[in-house]
Amino acid sequence: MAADRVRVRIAPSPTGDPHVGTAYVALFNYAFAKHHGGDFVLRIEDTDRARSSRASEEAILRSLRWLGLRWDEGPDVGGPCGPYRQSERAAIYREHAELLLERGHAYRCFCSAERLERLRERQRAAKTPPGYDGQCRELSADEVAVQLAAGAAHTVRLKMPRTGEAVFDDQLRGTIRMPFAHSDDQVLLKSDGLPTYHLANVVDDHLMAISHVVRAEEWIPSVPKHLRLYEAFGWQPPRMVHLPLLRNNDKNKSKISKRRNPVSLDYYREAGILPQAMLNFLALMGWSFGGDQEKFTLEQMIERFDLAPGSVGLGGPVFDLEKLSWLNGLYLRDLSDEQLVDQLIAWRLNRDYFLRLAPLVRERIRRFDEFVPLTEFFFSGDLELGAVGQQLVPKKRSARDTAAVVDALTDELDGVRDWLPEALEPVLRACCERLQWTSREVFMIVRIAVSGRAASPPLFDTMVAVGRDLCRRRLRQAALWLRAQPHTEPAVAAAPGPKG
RNA sequence: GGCCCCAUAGUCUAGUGGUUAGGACGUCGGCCUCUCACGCCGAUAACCCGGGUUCAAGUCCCGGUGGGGUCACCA
Repeated sequence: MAADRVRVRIAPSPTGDPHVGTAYVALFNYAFAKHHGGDFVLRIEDTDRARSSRASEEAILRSLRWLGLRWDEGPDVGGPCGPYRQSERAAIYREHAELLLERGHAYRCFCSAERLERLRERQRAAKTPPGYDGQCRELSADEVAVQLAAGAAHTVRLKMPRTGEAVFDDQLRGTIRMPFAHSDDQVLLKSDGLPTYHLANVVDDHLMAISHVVRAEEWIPSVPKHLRLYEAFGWQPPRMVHLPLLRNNDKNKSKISKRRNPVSLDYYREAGILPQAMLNFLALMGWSFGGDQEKFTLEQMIERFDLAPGSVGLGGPVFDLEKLSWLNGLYLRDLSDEQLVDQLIAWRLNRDYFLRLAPLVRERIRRFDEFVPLTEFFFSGDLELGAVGQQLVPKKRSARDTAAVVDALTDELDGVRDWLPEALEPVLRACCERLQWTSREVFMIVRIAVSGRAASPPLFDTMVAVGRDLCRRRLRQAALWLRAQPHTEPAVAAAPGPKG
């Protein structure tokens, strides 16, 4: 592999839904690589055993393919630097940790999780900066040998310098310097033998000959640790490029999050956003094509995109659904009638989908002309919660409490991957139990949020047919709606009295 | 709180010392039209504040302020 070849990577962690932020970073990596005739590598960072899942990994791959971003190397297509799934590279990381240990750049830490928790508590109470106190940093060889002989669980920590500063040039931001002392002795190898992000990332980027690390700015604070690692290994660090973070459409423009904004790519696909429109829109986040042109293809973007200093705006761009929809409309209008109809059929207007609705409506319709009104909400996006919205709040409950319950339900539902009636029901019933709200209350809330009506086909079947992503979107919207209501006490809410 | 990043209209952005500060979404108005939408035309609205440097600062420097990120055996 030529030393100056541009090689970039996207390294998603398969711990949830395919995230729009992943697509954003992937797009910029991809466009950069292709502009320079380089390689785009997909690496799965699944070293968190508890949270990673194969289902999530598959969903991420599916979404990236949907967008049309093709990787040259990855877990599914292989490549010269494999394996591309970190869980399959455990031995590599262990060897490298061993190397650091030998060279005295790392040490074994026998502190228990409990001790670390107590330490953090103390630091919080004393208002001193949090971080590992280095208790095991100076253990003698004998002490370590004793612990090891006893088979004590341990981690491997990086020995950070106590003085000096990390200095690096971010390709977009210029020189950034941070005191080493601010970084504590990061765990590199967990007690389960798998690496943390920091070790795996540095080792893989080096072994995979990554030339430019292009990732989100939330990673800037961990650069000193990474630089220290490159130095300890005696490796040349790659060029660093930190992209701005996508933001919510709220007052403070916080980092984009599922509570405030749909973040799953599945949601956008289900909503009928075309992949080209999504890519085009993401490209507009921090970057501009030139001239006054806003609509362009991926190929056109590649031609011009280079990540030169100043070429990407660094203010965190707000992800604006309204503008995305406008742009998508432009793409839809490029379709012929035939193509548009084909797309609609592929979406929901097809036999398979109607077949799922049939059992839900057969007892409820008397004439064909009642079908569309009855099933309208299966084909809609956000619902207008007008008068029915009032019924979201159960008797003797407040809108505010109801909103909190909706949030709790939605957080819980985020974790449900198998979106089936038999999976949904126990989860929601468990929520009732935990929240101490009756199933009657909770089910009605969910029914109204999901269908926009107080009367619907059976709730769980309805939720399944509406779909995982749209259900969760509507629940989030319902919570927002509830919070927008004037604050009233439960007793007052029930009475029609004059407005205060 | 420490450290770091950032800062042009409500939102996405152009702008690289001299511009009536340009475009887009949104909003409002008009045209088109049986209605709506599309399309077209127009309007609304911005350089966070204070110091410097300079003949000249949105643009360069410093300091505030504001926002964000981060401080895990998660990534």
